[in-house]
Amino acid sequence: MRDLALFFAALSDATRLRLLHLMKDGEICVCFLQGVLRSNQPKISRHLAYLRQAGLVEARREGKWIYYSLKKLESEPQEILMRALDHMDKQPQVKKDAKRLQEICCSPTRFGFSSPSSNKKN
Amino acid sequence: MRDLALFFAALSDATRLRLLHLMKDGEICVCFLQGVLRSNQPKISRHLAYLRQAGLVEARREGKWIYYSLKKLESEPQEILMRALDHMDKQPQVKKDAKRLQEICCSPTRFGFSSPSSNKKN
DNA sequence: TTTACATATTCGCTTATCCGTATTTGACCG
DNA sequence: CGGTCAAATACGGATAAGCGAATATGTAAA
Repeated sequence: MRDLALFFAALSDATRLRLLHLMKDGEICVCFLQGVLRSNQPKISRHLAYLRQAGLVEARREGKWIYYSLKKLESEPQEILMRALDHMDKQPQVKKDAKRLQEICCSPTRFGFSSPSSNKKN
Repeated sequence: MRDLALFFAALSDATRLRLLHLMKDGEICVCFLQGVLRSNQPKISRHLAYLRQAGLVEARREGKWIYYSLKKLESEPQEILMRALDHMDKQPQVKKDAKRLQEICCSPTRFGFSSPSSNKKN
């Protein structure tokens, strides 16, 4: 029960929801998350740490960059998270985020790039 | 987005989750909620007020008693809530709550009683 | 080995959350 | 009316969440 409450607590912040949504289609590096959310670096980092400790995401280092991705959860929390992320697709802020991500471009698994900074604006 | 975050915030507390679960099968009066949760009255009342303001439940007065019930939500939040409540069925605390509720007995819509106190132990 | 860059962590602050105790409101009953 | 019961609210305190600014860590490249 406490577990479930903590799970929902992790989802109870707009910044964290946006971060999770940005990981929906695969891993993504922190600098892109920063680029999309346009807020200061420690803030993003702290929220990522929160999500990591809550067990919702995992991090992988590759050189200087660190990639975050959604972690596989138990079936119910997983379903809930996916529904929430799908639901978010409708929201204007999330659409803007997606657009902005495309402008900035993204992760190695998606595009075969290993350096984010080598790839501003395609 | 903020909306969704607030929705999850409402679900991020064990007491509130237990209260919601107790409303799963229909409306239930506050005094039973107190009886089941075995915690002080203002605490329950405050969490119910929280849930009401968050739009998750509604209250109906009948004489001295007040009955709370789940409110119909938009489809996604509704689905998420139902999944969460179903998931809770597995948890020991929730099983205890259900058992305790049966001992104490319940709401007028379920049993045709209008007075909770007239009906301790069937 | 110095420098630069990506990310994390610390610090001090403000604000929100949750709690228990005490008090209040509102409805009924004598 | 006065009393009583159900429920809500006010109050004060403790704890936690979230923030921006500053600093630390860790990796790579010069």
